[in-house]
Amino acid sequence: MQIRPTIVDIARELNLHPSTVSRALTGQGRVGQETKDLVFKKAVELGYNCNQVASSLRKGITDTVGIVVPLINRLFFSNVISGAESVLNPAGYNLVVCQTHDRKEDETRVIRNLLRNQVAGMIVSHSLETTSPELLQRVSSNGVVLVQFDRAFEDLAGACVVNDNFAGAYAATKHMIENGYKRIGHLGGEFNANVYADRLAGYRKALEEAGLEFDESIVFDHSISRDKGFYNMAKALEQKCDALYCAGDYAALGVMEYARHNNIRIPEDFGVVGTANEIFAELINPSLTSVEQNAREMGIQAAEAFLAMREEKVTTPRKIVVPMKLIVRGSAKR
Amino acid sequence: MQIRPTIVDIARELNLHPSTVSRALTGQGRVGQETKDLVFKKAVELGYNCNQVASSLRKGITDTVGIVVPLINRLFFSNVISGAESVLNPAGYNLVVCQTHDRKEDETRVIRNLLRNQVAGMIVSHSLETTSPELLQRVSSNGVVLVQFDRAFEDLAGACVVNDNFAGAYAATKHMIENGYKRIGHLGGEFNANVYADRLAGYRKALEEAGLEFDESIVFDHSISRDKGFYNMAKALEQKCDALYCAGDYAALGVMEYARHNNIRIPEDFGVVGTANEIFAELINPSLTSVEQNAREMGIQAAEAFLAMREEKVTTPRKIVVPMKLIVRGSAKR
DNA sequence: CACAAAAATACAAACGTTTGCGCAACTAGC
DNA sequence: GCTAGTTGCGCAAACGTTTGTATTTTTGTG
Repeated sequence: MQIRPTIVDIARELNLHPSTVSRALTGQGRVGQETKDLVFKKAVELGYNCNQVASSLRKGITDTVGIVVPLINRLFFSNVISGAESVLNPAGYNLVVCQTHDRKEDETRVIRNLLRNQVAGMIVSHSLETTSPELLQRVSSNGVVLVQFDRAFEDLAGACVVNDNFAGAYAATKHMIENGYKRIGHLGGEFNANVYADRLAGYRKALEEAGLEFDESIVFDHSISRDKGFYNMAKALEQKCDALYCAGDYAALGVMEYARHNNIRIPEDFGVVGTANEIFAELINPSLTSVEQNAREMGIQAAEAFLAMREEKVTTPRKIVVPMKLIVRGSAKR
Repeated sequence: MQIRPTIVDIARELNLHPSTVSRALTGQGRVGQETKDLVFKKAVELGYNCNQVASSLRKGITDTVGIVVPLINRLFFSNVISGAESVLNPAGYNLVVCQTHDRKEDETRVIRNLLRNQVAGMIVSHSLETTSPELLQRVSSNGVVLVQFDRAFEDLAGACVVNDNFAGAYAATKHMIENGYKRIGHLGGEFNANVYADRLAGYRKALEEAGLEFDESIVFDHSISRDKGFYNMAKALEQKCDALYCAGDYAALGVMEYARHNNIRIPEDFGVVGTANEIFAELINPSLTSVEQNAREMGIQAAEAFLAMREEKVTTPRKIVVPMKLIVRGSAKR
């Protein structure tokens, strides 16, 4: 564990002042070409590596942005993270990831922590337990640029990147209608979250446009897990449904499992469309028609929104909508 | 964007010296109980939040650890990250994630960057392009604790957390032998990586123990993608194989697809076992027998190894082996 | 060659904490 | 009531950079 050389070490060896070395290294300010060369040469000779912590303290801002998600290892979120990382890292920013496990308590803890660390920005999808934008408001009022994605309080300062959940659900439902399904139910998430509310609205719009009845008794909330899909499929059948739009692929999976167990043929007897286009969607039998989220793109957009706000120093709220795409496969085609 | 209060603001308002406030807040050193209370009260009153950057500069070390993986959104890695985060964050550490896209160039960049940021430690699975431990050596020689996982140079300082790939492949191969398959091929990765070398060795051991021939002509390297699985399945059939052990589930998927296209029945005519136990393994038909990696556990172990080394300040190399488990399903059962 | 303008470099303060040291005040032991 | 130990707190330096200003050196012009 050797001691790391600093800017003053370089300065001493070259009989220069630390400030000159700093300017040479960063390219800010006027420094003669030859001394610049000398400094660079000496820097590699000593194996100099800038101390970002000192730099950040002086500059009052770090080069890191925090990304806050419910669960890192959910494909959707890891795709977002990956997308964000791929633009932020080359731009010189570090990404620190935090998971909230969908708990408000954890969310509070990690956001506080990020603020303590003077992050330049945060990209967050808030926990399901979070129903008020209070804490997030403090983020931007602290001068930290805020980008929300997926789950978002849209009237907050800063950018927000969301899927066009309305259009996605609309397309999915319309697809089922066009394939002759007559009584289409809905397996949704928590309807007070923007994401699921929008999907419900899109579903409803498609029904109404086609002159089909919107019936609350075949709309199920908190139903995006595999178990709930299985369970609510039974309920939907009792209500004479012949199709289900699911706000999540795992619910659709549960639906299909129930169908198999009960010799209900998909898509002949019953149609199902999921959301998220999880990896397994194309691999199961029949393959699952699903609405793709394009998570990676959301991560990229969120990162670019951060960069833009950072440069322009604007915090005027803006909303970026990334389109969803219906991937038609076999589960609702007849 | 209001100005954030500092320790000196608190000190000024209470007619104390900043050092006293610092000691009160951190609990280090002797401070009277009443002043301690006063300080805390004033801290919340002003909305004080410690500036970690300044603290880190003074202490010469940060509370962040870097995690370096090839791709964030590969399930295995995102599970590791999630596991690591779940122990590191409550312990007061931040996790900054970096992906290398399996490129040496990116790896060099991100590691340099982490060093610049004075991280307390790194948890890394090196890129496939990295064949020498040179750069990683610099990490520990810089006093940064190093934990490698999965892909690892085992003779380096610090800890390393690996799967028992040998035992996993051994169990998988044995399972196929016990189910009556006679000529079992191997679809592996890059055999100069420890992971794939160990899997090959385990496979070989099982064969030899059973008195079966180890035949190089049915061992394929660089073959863990879906495409390669599909492609090499044809080759394996030419070589009269009746089973394949695949070092990755996606290769196994390719194998099964080729089988379906050519009316080869699995498991009756041909057996296949994968590795990783990806989500789709239980969902496809027939379901895929696979060797589970327990990625989350690896992340947890890696994080705990970091914490241990940090506390004890020991760098004596140690190796933590996390077991793999054969998940028996339908693809090699007869 | 004198003088102004421009270029190169030096100086010093600052960012917000932490920490070794020292000094006063208090407590306890005899 | 004197010494020794303890407690509470202030002082100042330090961590390594950055940056506004000042100073020196160089260059250019008439």
